[in-house]
Amino acid sequence: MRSDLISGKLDFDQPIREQRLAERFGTSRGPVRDALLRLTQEGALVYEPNKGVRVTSPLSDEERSVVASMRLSLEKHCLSKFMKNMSENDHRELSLLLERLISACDSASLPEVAERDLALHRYWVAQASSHLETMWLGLSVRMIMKYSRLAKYEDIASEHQRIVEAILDKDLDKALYFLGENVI
Amino acid sequence: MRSDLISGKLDFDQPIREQRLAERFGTSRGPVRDALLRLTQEGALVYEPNKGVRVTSPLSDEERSVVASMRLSLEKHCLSKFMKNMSENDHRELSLLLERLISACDSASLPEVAERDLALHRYWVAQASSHLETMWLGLSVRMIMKYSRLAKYEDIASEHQRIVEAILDKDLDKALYFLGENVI
DNA sequence: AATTCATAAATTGTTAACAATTCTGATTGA
DNA sequence: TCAATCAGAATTGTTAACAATTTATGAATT
Repeated sequence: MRSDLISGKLDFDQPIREQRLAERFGTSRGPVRDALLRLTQEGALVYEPNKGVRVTSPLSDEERSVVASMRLSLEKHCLSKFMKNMSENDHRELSLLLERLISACDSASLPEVAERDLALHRYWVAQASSHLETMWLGLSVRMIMKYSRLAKYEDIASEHQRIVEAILDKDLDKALYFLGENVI
Repeated sequence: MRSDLISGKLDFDQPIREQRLAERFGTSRGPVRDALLRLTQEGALVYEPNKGVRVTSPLSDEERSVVASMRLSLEKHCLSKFMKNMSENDHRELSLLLERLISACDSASLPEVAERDLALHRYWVAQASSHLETMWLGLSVRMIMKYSRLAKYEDIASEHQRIVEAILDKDLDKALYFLGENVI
């Protein structure tokens, strides 16, 4: 469900029906309500009493720039911390996540690109702090909901390649710089 | 429930039982689960599959400073926007919220102080942007969970009095400055 | 005394039924 | 024609029962 939202499959303000989702995922309305509630709290959906949830309207440019700067400072902090104690395993994981993102860009599949973009960023945030990870999610889900509607796949691939290369080279300054270019 | 959490009534890592809450609030487990899920997504509780939720562990000093700076930049933006088009009614609301906070400080009731502190800040954030309001909640709930364990009531009262006075005087610079002093 | 294992109790997860509310569309009356 | 009204249909809200899982208990074994 979240992947549908961040990839922009659903129109803004479109209402979400619990029963339909329950059938789609082969479960009852209870767990569906749980999921919708989580997405509401993350900001991807909006809830109105007795009317259910609908897809959030996009951020204004003003709001977007505030959120972007918050997300950037959060990610910069996490990336610094992450790079201080990076293991061999982290190397492999990052390479894998990057590879997946690039292949999604190649096949120009928007839902997958959006999802793997998030997954890559999420990795270093999560490694740095689980507390910050949940906050980061709330910021990122909203930003990507608009971004995913006007992105160029080639740019996404090359931007992230630069970032990951710098990380693997343990070049903190360069990594932070490229991250800043990417998180608009 | 949220007020219990932000006021520090519950110990860290303490597990929360759905049945007990259901009885306390005179309802069934369904709505209780909804509420717990929301608080989890806000970051006040931590969920573990098949084990329920427990109170979140406090932020480290490092995490705290990152979150604080994010919250400050968000609140400064909202306060600026709010002050640009403030109505007579906003005047009254702010005065009322401040009055309530001060009286809670006088009676030294920690749960109420924490709740009304948040309510005051929340007012200008909510007036500026409902999108930013939900993000702000997630940041603030966590910060206050630690703050409420070591606060001095007199300071809280006077700090907020200064802020609100500056706002009512339409002195943006002063308001932002005092806000910066308050949101550590 | 410590460990293992089986059993029981407590707790969370899921479901279906029912209640309450909102939405829809036809009917009525001016 | 238009607005108001009223059933019914669709949707969300709540509940209690049951299923699945985890935790606690205590006896048996080493």
